[in-house]
Amino acid sequence: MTEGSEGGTGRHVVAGLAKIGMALRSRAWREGERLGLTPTQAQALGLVRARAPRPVRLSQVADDLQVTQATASDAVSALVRKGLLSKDRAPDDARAVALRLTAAGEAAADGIAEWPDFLLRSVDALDECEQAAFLRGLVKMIRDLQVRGDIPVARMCVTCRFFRPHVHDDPRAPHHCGFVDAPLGDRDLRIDCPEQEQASPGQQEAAWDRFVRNGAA
Amino acid sequence: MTEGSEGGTGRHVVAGLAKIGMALRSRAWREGERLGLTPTQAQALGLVRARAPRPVRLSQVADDLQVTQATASDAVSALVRKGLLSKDRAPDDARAVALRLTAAGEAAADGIAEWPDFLLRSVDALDECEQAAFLRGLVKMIRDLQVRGDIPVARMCVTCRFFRPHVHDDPRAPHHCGFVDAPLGDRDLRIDCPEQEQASPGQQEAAWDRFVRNGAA
DNA sequence: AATTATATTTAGGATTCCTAATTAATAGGA
DNA sequence: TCCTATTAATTAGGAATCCTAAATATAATT
Repeated sequence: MTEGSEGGTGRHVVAGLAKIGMALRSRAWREGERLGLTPTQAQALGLVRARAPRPVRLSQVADDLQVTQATASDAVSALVRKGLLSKDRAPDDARAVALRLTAAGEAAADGIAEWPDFLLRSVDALDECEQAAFLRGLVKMIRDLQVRGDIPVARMCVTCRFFRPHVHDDPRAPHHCGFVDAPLGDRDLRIDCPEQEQASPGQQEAAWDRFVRNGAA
Repeated sequence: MTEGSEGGTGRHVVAGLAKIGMALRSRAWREGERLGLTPTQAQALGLVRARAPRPVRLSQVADDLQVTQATASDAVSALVRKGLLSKDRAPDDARAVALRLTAAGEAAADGIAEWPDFLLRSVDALDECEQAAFLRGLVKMIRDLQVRGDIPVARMCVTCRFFRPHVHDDPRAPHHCGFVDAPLGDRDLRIDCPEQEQASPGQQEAAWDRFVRNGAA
């Protein structure tokens, strides 16, 4: 029985994720027109905003968007041409650039934040408990992807040096974030936290073990 | 407390889904090179195979891939040029085309089936129970997207005229598929079933109510 | 000082993706 | 039957995506 549906479930999940991915992409194309931005440009802009006020380098854009540096360079050039990003030399490395939002870029970035709202509405079709379970599943998958090297960065709580899993008794918020110094529940786990700082591999491993083992309950 | 993290969870989920979507897309580009296919072409080819032996129309490709007919036409033309698809007039409608796999197309389609394996491996990082919950969440979200009109087709069990939710006592397989005439569990719910036939809106609504209400347990 | 590595850009080319206009065939109504 | 939508697909035109490969400049290493 355990084997009867084996593989099937996983394939259905992959099919579903692919479908949502397509919806996100096609939506990004259609909505982008409103602001005169293409999906890649919008993502690049969003990334610079997420990392603000620290300037961003081109290679960070390429890594985060999972495209080559050539593609990232194209998108960033377009954004500079449109006056949404400024591109200076990085102060600490004359080879690198320092990307920052212009005033117009900040305004545009506010507009694009609303894009995935159509998906957010559908996430709300899940009740609180289901959302937490779903997020936990996502976190596990994305961490696994990162460990395998199939995904580059991923600024997640579970790989952050500030994350301390299962240190509180409250089952709704058993973890702790040392950065904001506050309890954290499964439903609060972040996947792209601006404050995240990668923990050492050893720390990561230890925290992950504690997170997964204790989480069965 | 319930409100303290409200909205946050949904945003984290969207961020995670977007990250996986990007990984799927970038992987498709890199792997596609091996067979000389781009992501859109590969998806189109996969769609034709999934629907085989019935021929596929261009508008089906466009709907399923969520691109315009112009884009779909480009991709299909490329596949025909590469000898992977045949394009005839549809017998029942002289305006439409009938797309079929060639022998070479079948071979190529087998190759692309392996692509999302990197993601499938990471889905396996979830235990059986988590996978089922995750799939259930996906099904709910995708159905909601479909109801809202944010996603076009979606050949899901939960909107199929053969689907009868909660008719068995076995908690591991409470549903029933009238097409294969077999019990079905949450972990078996399909998102892209070749045999799916859309139920009437009334039937869909009734089945969905029964599916969701009884599912809390 | 010479070498190697890193950060970015440019060149070239196939594809994606859109809108808008065209062609052809079907469907419905007068 | 004829006329008018509607529908299926293609084409044209143009900006953007995305790749590889090669070039440029700076940093780090030896």
